[in-house]
Amino acid sequence: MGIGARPADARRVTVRTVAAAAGVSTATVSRVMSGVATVKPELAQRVRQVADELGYRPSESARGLVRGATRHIGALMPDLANAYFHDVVKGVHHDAADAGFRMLIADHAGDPEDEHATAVDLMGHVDGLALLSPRLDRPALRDLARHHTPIVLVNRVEPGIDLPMIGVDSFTATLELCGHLAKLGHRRVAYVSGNEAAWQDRERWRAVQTSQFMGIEATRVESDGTIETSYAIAEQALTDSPTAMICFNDLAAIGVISRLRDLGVQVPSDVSVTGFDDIAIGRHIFPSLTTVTSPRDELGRRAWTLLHAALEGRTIEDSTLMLPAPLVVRHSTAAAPNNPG
Amino acid sequence: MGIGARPADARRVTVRTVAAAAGVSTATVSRVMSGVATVKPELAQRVRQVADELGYRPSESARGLVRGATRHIGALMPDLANAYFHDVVKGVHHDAADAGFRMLIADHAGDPEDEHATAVDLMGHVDGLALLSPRLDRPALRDLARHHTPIVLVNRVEPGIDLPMIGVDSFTATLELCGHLAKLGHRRVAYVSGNEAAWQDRERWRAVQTSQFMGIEATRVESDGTIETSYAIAEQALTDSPTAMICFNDLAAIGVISRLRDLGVQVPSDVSVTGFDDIAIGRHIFPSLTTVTSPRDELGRRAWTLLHAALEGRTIEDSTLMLPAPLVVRHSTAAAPNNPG
DNA sequence: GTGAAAGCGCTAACAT
DNA sequence: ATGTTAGCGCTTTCAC
Repeated sequence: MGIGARPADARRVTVRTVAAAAGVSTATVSRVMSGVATVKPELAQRVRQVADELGYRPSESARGLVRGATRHIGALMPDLANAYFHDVVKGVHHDAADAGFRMLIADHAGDPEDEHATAVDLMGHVDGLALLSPRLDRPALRDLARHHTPIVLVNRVEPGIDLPMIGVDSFTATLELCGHLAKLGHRRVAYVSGNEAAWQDRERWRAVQTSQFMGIEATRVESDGTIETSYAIAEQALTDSPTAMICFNDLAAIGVISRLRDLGVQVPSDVSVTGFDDIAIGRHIFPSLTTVTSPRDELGRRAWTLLHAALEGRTIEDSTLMLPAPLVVRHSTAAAPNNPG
Repeated sequence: MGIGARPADARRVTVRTVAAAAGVSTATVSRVMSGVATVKPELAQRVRQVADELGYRPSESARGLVRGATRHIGALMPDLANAYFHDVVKGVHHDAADAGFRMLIADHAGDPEDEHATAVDLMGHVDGLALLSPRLDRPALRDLARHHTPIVLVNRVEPGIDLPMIGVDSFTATLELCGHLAKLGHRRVAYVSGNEAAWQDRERWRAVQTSQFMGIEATRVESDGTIETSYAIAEQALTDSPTAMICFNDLAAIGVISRLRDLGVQVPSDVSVTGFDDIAIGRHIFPSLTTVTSPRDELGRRAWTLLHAALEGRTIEDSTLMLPAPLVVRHSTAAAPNNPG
């Protein structure tokens, strides 16, 4: 059904093809394509037209080879299904694009084993890498740091790893969240966890435990930061009759709230529920989510600043950044119900 | 604070470096790195060790240049913030990985102008491209089809374009959705649109209009398939007192429901609301969403089948696929309220 | 302002 | 089984 579909020309169109067709040298074609100014405008014009007619596209592989750089950065995403990461990546992307870098996003298809291999592979294709993977362990991180490709660790601060890194201060934010709950009279809470290998999870759980000084007693319930798993374990989290459930992130909170609704438990009058991240949907669900706002855009931008510096061989004074994350109280938290005992 | 951070060696480590260090030829190193069997195991072992010690990584640019192929496919995403697309891309990714292809995901940072340029650029880096962009116009598509890189159009069926393509049968599904609404007694409905340039939007709106034969009168309200815009225009959609709102997708439905809640309008008793796509969150919000299930995973897998065939120069009989999308009734739709007039 | 020519790092004949 | 060598397509001195 193709209309005038010419079979693709057998030979690839290269600089030489264009040069021959335009009656100039390959050097001139290269200069025109790269936008170097030292070509007479009318000649440049003609070359451009010939190139267009021939459908010429410079080979990125050849360019990358001769320049020793691809002008590409990579982003390794842990989970394409979590809106949180898009927002961070968008921040990186935006500023990187302004600096003339394209961004390659790689997802490791959910296979954690694959994460390290994917990172190494990706490094071969880019000039620098933003690592958003919270679960890579420290030896893997060390190995990655040995390579020559600049890397910045995003959304995670791991002392003792020789990499620029930037994260959100989950610990302080979670403590603030606990304070909010304590003030509302909550004493028994359940922590619906993220993946236990994730730095963010360790920080948040540590803060929840620390909140004992506020009178909060916490039980940890294993989940993984997804809606479905959190939905599945929400009932189990009810075991010790908590009056509040602190969820690792907003997705987990949504799963928990959904399950509580199915169970006939009222949120927030029976049980308060909190999230973390403040994804866009959080203010639109019912009840709207009390959560912590991660400055995702700034996270992304600052990550790019770090990466860009590394790309240019500049050394940055303080290459470990920790961003504050403010609490946002909405309607999924309320005063603890009176003890029915 | 770096522990034993060696400055990166001044010279790049290449095949030659490794060959010299291991006392073999570059060809042998190449064979070992590519896993070609014709090397004596013990020699291969030694080469591998030397390569490891030197931190050698073959240059992907050089490989790509000499092989004329990168073993990479690209996916151009319209919107990193829409969960729908991840699921499709995951389907592609999974099967492509099995076939030894890595996937590069590019997002055009929300700039529609940029979409075409991004596609062209991406084509330079990959052997084949999955185009998930619903908004590229036909001339742009034609231009893309002229290039030598195989492309498959995903989530969209555009007759007259000489490209393999695969989409979901929005028209039939939407008609079914209208039938469901008509049976519930709805007559006046508002269609909360997606981006008007999107194929899916045209199909769905066409079906809504067609449903006139069922007695449904529809008004179109412009939105763009995002939560925020749909939230913003939801009140305006109430103008003609519809008893149901058919939203372009689930995200739009979530925005609309949120606004109606703020307005004190009950869903579904006052107004029924429907979505489209059946994203994971839809069953967990309140009320749970009546929607249409797009077979995203199958969409992705079939897209890969098409692309893989094109990559190998095989011609596929029927390269225009249209997948059925079943209706799933949940709790955001109910009988139309009795006419209060 | 333009051309000639030397590689960038790798793989794939072709030799041995 | 391993080595030699000729490019892949491009950019970039260096001449002119």
